[in-house]
Amino acid sequence: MTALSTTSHPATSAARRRVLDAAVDAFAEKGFGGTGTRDITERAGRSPAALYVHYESKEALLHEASLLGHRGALDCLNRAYAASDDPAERLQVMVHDFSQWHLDNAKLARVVQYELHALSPAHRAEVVALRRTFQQLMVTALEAGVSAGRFDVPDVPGTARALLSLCIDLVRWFDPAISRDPKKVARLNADLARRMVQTKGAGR
Amino acid sequence: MTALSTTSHPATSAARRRVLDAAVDAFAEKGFGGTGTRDITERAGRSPAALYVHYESKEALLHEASLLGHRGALDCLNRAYAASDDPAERLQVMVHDFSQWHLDNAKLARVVQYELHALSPAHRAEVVALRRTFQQLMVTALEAGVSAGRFDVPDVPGTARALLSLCIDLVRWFDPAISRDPKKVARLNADLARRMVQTKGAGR
DNA sequence: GTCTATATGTTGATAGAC
DNA sequence: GTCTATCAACATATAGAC
Repeated sequence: MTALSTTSHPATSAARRRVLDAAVDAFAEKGFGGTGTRDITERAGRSPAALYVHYESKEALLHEASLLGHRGALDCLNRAYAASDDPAERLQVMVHDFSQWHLDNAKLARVVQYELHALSPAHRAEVVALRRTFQQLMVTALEAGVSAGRFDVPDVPGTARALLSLCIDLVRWFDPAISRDPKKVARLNADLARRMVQTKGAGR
Repeated sequence: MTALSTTSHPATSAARRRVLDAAVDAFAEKGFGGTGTRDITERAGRSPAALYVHYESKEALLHEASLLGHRGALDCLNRAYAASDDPAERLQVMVHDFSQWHLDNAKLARVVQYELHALSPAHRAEVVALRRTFQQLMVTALEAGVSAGRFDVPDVPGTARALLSLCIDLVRWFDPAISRDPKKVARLNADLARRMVQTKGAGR
């Protein structure tokens, strides 16, 4: 399985994608600073110079991976948000699908989350801005439930942060080669989300 | 504030501590692979050779930091576990204090959590073994509540994992220089933990 | 677009004076 | 226990042939 299989860019050449894919694997395994450009090109089955045919620098690889990862996760969360008008149902789907996305893209998500420091200041600012939209979307979803009298959430921004934490932190420990039940994990997170907002009158 | 101020080792020399402290700061900021030995010794106000007077290698610094961090966090969780016999009260204290520890030691905890891959196989195995005890302690705390009929927790290991996630993931985004209300965050996590186990008959 | 060969700086770690 | 000086290996990135 390639690291980016579910989030590929159609307009990208196969060789370019292959280098990016190799870079994400290497960064996830050894960190950005611990990965040499030779690690990347060897994994991609190319010479050391091949990297610079497709990318300006090692940092450019991390930049593209970061954009790809954040956009993929954001698309997922947006689709889940639109899946239902019912606040309780919607929150369940959001937490479930966002968890599932992180389980399915654990390597990419790990790089994106833990190697932010290695981006140039401009690229980092770009990614940080993207990140705020996750929090905003979750806040909106919680506020809808509170307004409708369906959720009891005293601290909306804090609870939004906690719900995102629950999903994102999966990539810290989850290993698809070892762990056997990703679907169960996503279901559990959705169930815990329901409890955290104490949905009134919903199915117990 | 030094990165290890709350978890220092009394038998350690001041110079040695100063190097370790500098290393944790640098690792937290730039990653293990992105940090040079000169970054560390410059932060410590020493020459490049000073590192090797006190440590065998750069990896030895990460190893010591990892042990220090895990032991500090485990001590915290153990103390919280022993703080009460009441399952609900105990869980609240555990999540609150464990959250607080991670907020107080965000840099050290980040290094310990995110740079595991840079440890030698033997050192990594040592740390992984230490990690299991956190999960075990949380499982025990949940089982006590379930047995007493105070908690409704269908998936005990999964919920234990989620509770630890909620605390540990704080270090991914928390920045003491920016964020203003660590105490509120710890209180919120404890409150969310209470909701997640749906304590019956406790103060709503 | 791929390669081999290489330029140039930096890396982790050591030697040996004080 | 600290320093200055240094080594050999490695890093990122480029030149130029095919």
